[in-house]
Amino acid sequence: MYNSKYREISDFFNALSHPVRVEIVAELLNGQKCVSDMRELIKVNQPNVSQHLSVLKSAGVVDWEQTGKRKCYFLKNPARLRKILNSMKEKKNVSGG
Amino acid sequence: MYNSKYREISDFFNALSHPVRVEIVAELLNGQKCVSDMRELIKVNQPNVSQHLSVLKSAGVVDWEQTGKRKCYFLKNPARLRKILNSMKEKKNVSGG
DNA sequence: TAATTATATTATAATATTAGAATGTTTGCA
DNA sequence: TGCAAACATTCTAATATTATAATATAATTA
Repeated sequence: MYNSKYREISDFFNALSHPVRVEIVAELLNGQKCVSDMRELIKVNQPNVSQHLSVLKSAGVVDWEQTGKRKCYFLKNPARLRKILNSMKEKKNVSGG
Repeated sequence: MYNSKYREISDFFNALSHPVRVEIVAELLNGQKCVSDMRELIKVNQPNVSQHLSVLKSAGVVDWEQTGKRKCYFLKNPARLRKILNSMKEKKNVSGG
């Protein structure tokens, strides 16, 4: 329906359009974390964490690996995300238009 | 309800979470445009263009000035937006996680 | 193999977003 | 003043997102 170039870009932004998902990404910038780690760090219940992780996974922002009973999530491209988030806080006005 | 730091960031990403709004921003990177310019460049009807511009305005991404009968919209911080968009297309995989 | 731990999925209700139609407002000009 | 152009707002129906509760699955351990 829409130009796929802009659709791809908006899909990525959409993945980060919820505060919980931004917080998840911020935590993952410090290293990989499993779901129960997230559940403690962020004040959100377990199914909701899974839902948000699923959105991030679909958008290609994160991936995971199994470690025993746990699933460890990590950023697929931490360098670029760090860059994008840094370029947003360069000034006080985060809106960045 | 959520940490305001992450809320601010997600609000910005949310502003760019629709393909039409990304396209609007892409066009505005080439200079300011009025609503009827947009309406021609993008295949979207007038009220819908106004709605999307309103979302971008609320998020602080764009502002406008009156020029006769027209309203000319422009990016409030084109440099930063250019930077963010550039850092997204550095690799083929736009997801950038 | 049964129980437990860790995580995912499904269902549901509430809310938000979106496109498009209809209507309203503002500006400039005849 | 009356009209047309440019843009915004409101309304509505369709769809999407979200949080929570309930349930299911997968891996480990007793």
